[in-house]
Amino acid sequence: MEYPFSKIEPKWQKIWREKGIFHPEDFPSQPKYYVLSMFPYPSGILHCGHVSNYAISDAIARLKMMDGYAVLQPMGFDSFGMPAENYAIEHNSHPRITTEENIQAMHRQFDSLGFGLDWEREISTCRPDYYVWGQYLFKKLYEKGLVYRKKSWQNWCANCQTILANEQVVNGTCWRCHNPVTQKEQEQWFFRITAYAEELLDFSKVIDWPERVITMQKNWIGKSEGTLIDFPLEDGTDSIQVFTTRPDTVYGVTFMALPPEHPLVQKWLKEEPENRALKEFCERVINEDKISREAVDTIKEGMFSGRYCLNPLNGEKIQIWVTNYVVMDYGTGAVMAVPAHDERDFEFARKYGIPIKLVIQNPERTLNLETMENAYIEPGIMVNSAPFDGMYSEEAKIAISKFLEEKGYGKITSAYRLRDWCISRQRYWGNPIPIIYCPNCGIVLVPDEDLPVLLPDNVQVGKTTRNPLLSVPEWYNVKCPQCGADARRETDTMDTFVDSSWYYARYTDPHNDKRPFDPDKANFWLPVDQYIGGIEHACMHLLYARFICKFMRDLGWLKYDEPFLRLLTQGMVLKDGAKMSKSKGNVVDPNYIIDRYGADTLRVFLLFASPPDKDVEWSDEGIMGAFRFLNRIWRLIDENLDLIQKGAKIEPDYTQISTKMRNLIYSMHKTIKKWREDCLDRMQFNTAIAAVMEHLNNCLAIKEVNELSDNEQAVFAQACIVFPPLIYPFAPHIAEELWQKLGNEKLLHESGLPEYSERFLELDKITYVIQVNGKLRGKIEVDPDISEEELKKLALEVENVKRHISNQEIKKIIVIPGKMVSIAVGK
RNA sequence: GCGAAAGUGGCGGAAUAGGAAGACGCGCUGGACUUAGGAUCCAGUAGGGUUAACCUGUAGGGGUUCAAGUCCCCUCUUUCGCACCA
Repeated sequence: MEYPFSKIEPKWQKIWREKGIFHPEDFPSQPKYYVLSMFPYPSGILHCGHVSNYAISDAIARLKMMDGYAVLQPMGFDSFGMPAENYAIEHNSHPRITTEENIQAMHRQFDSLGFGLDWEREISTCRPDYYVWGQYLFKKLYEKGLVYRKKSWQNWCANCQTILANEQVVNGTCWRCHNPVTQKEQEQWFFRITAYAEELLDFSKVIDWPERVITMQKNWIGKSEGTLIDFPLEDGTDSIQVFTTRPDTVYGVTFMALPPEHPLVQKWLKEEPENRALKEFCERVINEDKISREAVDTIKEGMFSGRYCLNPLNGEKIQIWVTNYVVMDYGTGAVMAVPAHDERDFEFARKYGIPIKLVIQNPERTLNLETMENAYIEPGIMVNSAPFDGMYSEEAKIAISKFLEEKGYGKITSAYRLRDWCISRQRYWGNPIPIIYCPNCGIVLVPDEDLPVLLPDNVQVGKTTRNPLLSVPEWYNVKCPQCGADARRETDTMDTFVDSSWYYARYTDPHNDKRPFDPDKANFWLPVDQYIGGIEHACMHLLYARFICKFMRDLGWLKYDEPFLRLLTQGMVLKDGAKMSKSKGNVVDPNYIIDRYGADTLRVFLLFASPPDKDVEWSDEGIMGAFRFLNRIWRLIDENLDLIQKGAKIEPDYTQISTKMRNLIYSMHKTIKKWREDCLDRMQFNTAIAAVMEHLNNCLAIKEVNELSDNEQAVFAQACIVFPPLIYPFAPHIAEELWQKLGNEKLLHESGLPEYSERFLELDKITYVIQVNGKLRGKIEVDPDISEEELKKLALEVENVKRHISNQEIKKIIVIPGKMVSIAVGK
């Protein structure tokens, strides 16, 4: 007989909803706890990965509720974005309609899974009441000088017809469709995230983030310390500024390497149009796509510009080359090339016969320019560097930098790999950028009273290269808010990562129509105590959200430096070792599992199969195992209901019970202790569930329950009634049902965490393991408060121990209290 | 190439502070019940072994220690991240 999951699951979902237990009031008297899962894109279907994510957060939320916290666990939809647009095209519909339909469908699925979500606070990023505040935020950023417009080459996915941020390019392909990425030049809007680069490197304000994510973000920001140095042009008209991390090698510079995009190169091309060869070279390199140009194995090419600059330290004449291996948007976009001490410069100099000058000598093995096959990039002793000769290069780094600073030729500084965040998207289904272009006034912000800039409905959505909003002149043709002249709206929309960079704050005050949120409410609920989501957002969403949080702090809206105190990156759900995906045809539909075995079974399986931060391998047998487990609990309580209810009313006399029953009560307290450690301290639900299973086995091992004495039945009852609270975080429906059957009127979230008592964890006898030279040779059962001397004596008397000691000398006896006696012997 | 993490039975995994390796679940083997079933219950389940003593076992090799899955060094494999960043 299967337990009636299909009856009880909807029943409890309804009761929870009617009682509103997942909708905390603002400013409650209890301490707050904010649990947040990354909100989903409304595809219309929750997949197993979502279920796994939300099963983890719901377990945490319910645990915290049992522990007396006012828990906020909101949910919403990240509903702007290209997939909605494509979905609508495929289904010959409008994104607004399909998105709302999908949200409704997902609501039903969320409901059938029984997650404790506060739907009163639901947000959807494509609704004007949400995106209006994204536009407002854009304006605030603009006013603070953190938004700018720049013409630049952008990663372009021809399949998705969209610009991609660097973070969205994966191995030269689009992160979503994996088509090759090409280059396209566009005027784009940028958020100046680099203004916060230094602070984003500081993780001291988060409590518990995976080291892996912190490392990824630090690498992504990629700070290097170095020096800016000015090399004046020979003709004195200008100078080239370089950034270098190796100021110790300045005397070894033999050429200057510039990319074709460098402003000086562009200027020279205009000045001497007769230099056809250089012009052609530059055009060819610029038009090459960024990915293959920046790949490490691309062959280095270059051309001498015919011009020279001067080394500020010794006045040496230096050739200026235009090359394909220097990138414009890092450092100053110019490199002082030191072939003797840089692998790339060495390769280039050898290819073009440029001189190589040794300025750092290897202290171990003298370097010889004629026979060198690689650059020497290690530190060493300074040579050919006039006043710095003989110094260690690491010291010379500082000395030369200081010298350059004093002379006004340089400046000690840092460079970051992090680029500013391009937020422009030439797509329809996104938040309109609140900008108007006026022929008289130039760039004009849409006034606050005209917000939101509503996204029009009547667009031609289709796979064109044009931005669909360009098909709506009645929308983009407007009067300038300043001078009234005919003007034009910005037709680009914002990257959807803008929407998700502040949503955690909106949940704290989701219906506010005066401002993004009330700072008092946000400061009460924030920061998010526990955030849960996929590792794939390590360098995108999580970095952007930290940036915007710091910005909102600087505006005075928030008083926190970090949005997410603890981060859990949950593993993926795999099938046959691969991520579930439609294209692989290995998708398991959660609805099918819910219909056949119930939501509790699915949740228990996903939580039991592996720790929350590791991948879960799907297993049909594993589902059966979880289902059996819940059925066994059901039977234990249901079949002994009268006995347990009767027994629960008696205070047992623990001195009058058999060893078997004493062991059962020990099992119960030990289980609660382990469960509390696993759930509350470690968040390792797989082992917590294993502990509950173990206790269940111990309870089911008591046969002929009806023949026990009244006193022992009371003990048995105690051991059984802990199951509902123990499984509540993982399988809340069956837990509530059994709890009610046992005669409890309160719901489980208000019944407190199960408690244990150390008194029952004390045993009459302890087993000591005896090792001889590290090998297990015997066991003894002794009184817990036995003296060490007595214990050693008993250990040495064990027959098997004696045999292994034989005639050898006892060198040492180590006693680990409560565990073992280790005897070291030898000749 | 650089950086990080991981490698434990047939499988998922456990061992939390260096102290009995393999908890718990799945699968499998045998049995009970039986209207033969994807139900339930009982027993067994790392490998070897004369079946009990013992030996061997946490990717491989070395080391520290009374004691190593755990700490140190080297090698291999896998996964992930970055990749001409000056």
